[in-house]
Amino acid sequence: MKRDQGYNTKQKGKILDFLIANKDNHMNVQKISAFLTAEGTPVGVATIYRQLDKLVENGVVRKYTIDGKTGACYQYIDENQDCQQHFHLKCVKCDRLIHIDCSHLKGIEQHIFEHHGFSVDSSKTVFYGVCSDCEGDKENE
Amino acid sequence: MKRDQGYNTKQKGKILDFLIANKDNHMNVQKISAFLTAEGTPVGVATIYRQLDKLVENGVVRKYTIDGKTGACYQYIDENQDCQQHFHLKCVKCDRLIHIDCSHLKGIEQHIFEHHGFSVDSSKTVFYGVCSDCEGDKENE
DNA sequence: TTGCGTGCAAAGGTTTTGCATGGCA
DNA sequence: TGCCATGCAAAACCTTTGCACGCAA
Repeated sequence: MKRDQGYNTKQKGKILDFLIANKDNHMNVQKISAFLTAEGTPVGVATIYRQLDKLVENGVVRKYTIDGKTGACYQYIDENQDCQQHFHLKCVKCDRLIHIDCSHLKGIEQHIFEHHGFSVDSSKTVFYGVCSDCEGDKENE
Repeated sequence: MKRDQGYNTKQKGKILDFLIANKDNHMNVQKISAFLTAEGTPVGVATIYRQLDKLVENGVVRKYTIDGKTGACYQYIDENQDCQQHFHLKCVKCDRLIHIDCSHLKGIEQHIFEHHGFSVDSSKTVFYGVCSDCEGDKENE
């Protein structure tokens, strides 16, 4: 399922490089386009969308939408961080994405599968809520 | 928080009636508009968006986006079903939204809060995966 | 009567698509 | 050489906004 399909083009490499360099943040098409243009190697948005689609399909990047915000976000899936096997928390206030690797939470998948007949894909599942830093912080409502 | 603000107009009533009648499914602006038009009481999309914004703000309906799909979804929050306190499973193959109300899963929120300092909003959190009906079904890849 | 609600159309933003050209293998 | 990838522009969507008019209170 992860066969190395497709040609290796400059554009494809640039897009992936940028996503890897920013793997701790969520990126969108606008940011990718702006960066590549500023770097002197502009890539058409159509190409960016098409490459991102493939990357998502191949499981290389994760695609999601931030609640209330417009436009899709993309993030490189770092295999060293073993993101396939842990969950993510997304703070709706500061937009931070937190990785949690916790044995208790790993039991969730198994519980849902055994008791509810549903195979959870943890790499696609994001918990939305408020992180500790933003918890008492009502100013940024 | 739930003061009855605003006028009671025909349009507002129609929109809410439709959402309540379809509280088990996620609805979008297009579906609301199509239904009201078919019923002989068309409502402008601008009005639908404006009313939905207010309903979301007043905590009457939930707004969310389905992974990969375009456009926002809305769903009436049935207080009797107490959706605030349970989680949702979304099958990525058949698009079914499954409500699960399970004591084991309710412990998740508490665990994440206590051990990871993060307040999960279960009404916004959706588990993505594959439901039992679609499990062995590789044809629809 | 007052001022919010509505409808229409225009505008703004995101994503997709068609087609000719370019470039990897 | 054979295709896939790219760029450009147009198109397709989704959502928001401005403005004049309608209607609830």
